[in-house]
Amino acid sequence: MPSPSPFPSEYRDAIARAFARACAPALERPPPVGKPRVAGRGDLATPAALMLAKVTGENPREAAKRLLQNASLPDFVDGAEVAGAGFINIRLKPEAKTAVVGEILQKGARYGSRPQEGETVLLEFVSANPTGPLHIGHGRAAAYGDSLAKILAFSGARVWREYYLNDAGRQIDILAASAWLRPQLPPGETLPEGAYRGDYLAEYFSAAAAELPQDGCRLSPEEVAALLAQSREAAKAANTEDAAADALVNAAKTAFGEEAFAKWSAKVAAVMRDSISADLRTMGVEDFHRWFSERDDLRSGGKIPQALEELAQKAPGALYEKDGALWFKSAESGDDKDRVLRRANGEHTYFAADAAYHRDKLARAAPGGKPFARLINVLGADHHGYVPRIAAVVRAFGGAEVALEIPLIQFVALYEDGARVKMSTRAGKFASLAEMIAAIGADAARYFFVSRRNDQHLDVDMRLARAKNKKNPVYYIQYAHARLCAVLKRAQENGGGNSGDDVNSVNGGDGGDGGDSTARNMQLAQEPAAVVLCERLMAFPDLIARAAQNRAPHLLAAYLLEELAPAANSYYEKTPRIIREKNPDRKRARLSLLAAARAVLASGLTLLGMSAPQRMYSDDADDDGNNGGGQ
RNA sequence: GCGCUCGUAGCUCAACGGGAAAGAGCACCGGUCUUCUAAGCCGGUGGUUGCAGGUUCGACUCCUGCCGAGCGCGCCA
Repeated sequence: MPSPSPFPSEYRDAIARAFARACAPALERPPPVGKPRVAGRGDLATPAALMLAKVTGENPREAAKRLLQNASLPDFVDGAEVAGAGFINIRLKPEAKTAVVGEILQKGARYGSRPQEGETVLLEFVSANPTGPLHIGHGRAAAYGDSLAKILAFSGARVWREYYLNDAGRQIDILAASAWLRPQLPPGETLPEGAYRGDYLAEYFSAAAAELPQDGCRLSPEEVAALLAQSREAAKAANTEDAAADALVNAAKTAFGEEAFAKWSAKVAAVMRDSISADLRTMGVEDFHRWFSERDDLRSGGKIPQALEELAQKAPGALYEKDGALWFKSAESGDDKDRVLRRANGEHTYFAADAAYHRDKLARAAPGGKPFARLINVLGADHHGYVPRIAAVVRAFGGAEVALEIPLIQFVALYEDGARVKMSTRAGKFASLAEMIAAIGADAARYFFVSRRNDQHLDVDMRLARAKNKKNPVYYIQYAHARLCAVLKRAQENGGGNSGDDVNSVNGGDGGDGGDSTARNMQLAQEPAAVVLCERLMAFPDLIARAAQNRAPHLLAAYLLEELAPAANSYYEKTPRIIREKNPDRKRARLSLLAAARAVLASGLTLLGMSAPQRMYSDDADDDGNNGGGQ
């Protein structure tokens, strides 16, 4: 009895199993089955014989020949040959490849996905301090984290998305004092170095500041002048900008009263948080399951001292006192040096708060009841020095069985006409994420942010990002999707009679036997370009698995740009007048292929957080003007 | 100085626990619309994987040294 033919996405496993049986019991795990490196040498390839030869010590080519004789390969295999040092190349029957169309139409948006039965993951990303607008580096982290979350979930993980908000502490107090004082400055005057001085202060906090009571919270011009002078003197005396900021904070606390200032400080942090959230929404980043607040979730419950106590308990010897401060022995775990948790003045450090935060992560129940199996913290590459101490503290809390990963996001540089766009946080001038999105659009920002490996520097060509031609990857991919939509839409409109039914069934996704009958029909659409397109569609599930496994959304970006979109465009170009095709079965087969390609393009774009437009243009003809175009 | 990340075509980048003759896109050259989106498609030119060793049947991939780049090295956050 021939077993039912598997879906094309299961071919690799079926072949791997066949070779594993033929190798048994020599190999510990099934041999990998992948794409041949060299084009034109078959559809799939495996180094099974090389692996076997390593164990048995025989000649790899001999082993390969023996394997081919012993292995009973599945029905969909057309043939297999030994090549090179002992690789086995496998050819598939064309109809086995075009069968992927039926699988895609049956599974719809689920094609390439796995059921939500995988491990639980707490994915923390962005976590920018709420002291100013997001800049482009945060944007890259957001795009990476959001796409990674989608890809992991698509491949079966249960992902919890979280933002750690440092909405309390000295920096927030400085921001609160700055936001309070700024509207009271005489014209031409600025806040001292060390305070927050960006123009966004006026923009973000004027509404909040207007609600402050007039008395007490307002200084006279003389008082303002005196405070500024005092602050600058303090900085000079102590030889650090920090002193200037502290002077402002103290003045604010006096003017407000401790309690009222704490409220104001919380208000300022909340305003910044809302602004960050809005920026992220603009870029299509899904909201976080939780904004973990240092103020509300750690400090107010006394969680930080609790964490230090538990640390002392669980990892005796890992804490010690020196010079009046409390230290954590991270140097023993690969850190450069030991780190201070509680300063001599009694205040805890940022690291202590982070330790408490990770203690909370470890103690929490993931969806399903058990603790999270994996913690992923997406960090800016400038924080790489922070990795060892976090890993050490997670281990000290007993999180040894929890996998901690910290992907680093390298810097982004913007280029406009070949010139680097200046970005300086120093002077309060930002290359802000909002500005970038306004300039090139959310889709382009999302694409470019994940177009390179996260740990590589990224250059974004702003002019290219705006271009409306195939040089712009964003445009090119979306264009492929839009033109397929146009054809399918036209087919539906022109259809009438039975061809209308064809299109409906094509567009309908899974219904009844959809897959099987489509698969049979596909025999009528096996032109080379169609087969190539089907090969690319078949690669999608493996690609997603690899992107998830390697935490590498860029692989999906590259797949869409270099494999799927070109194949879809190419098939479209080489198969003219699909709508007028006389043979209804052939027409239906071709439209099915277009619908399958459209579905996978849409899936890919969605996983990258990009839109999949139905149409790209109508009447606006512009060419990014090379001659004349004003300005 | 120490640590982390990295060095691949003229440019921007890929290469799945080591696997065949290292792949794309851009740039450059040449074709292609009485046809559903030509804002597209088809064809062509390009390499000592920074340098020198080592491990291996096999190295862009692992190890060592050197050269070069970025980032980090507070009782800051």
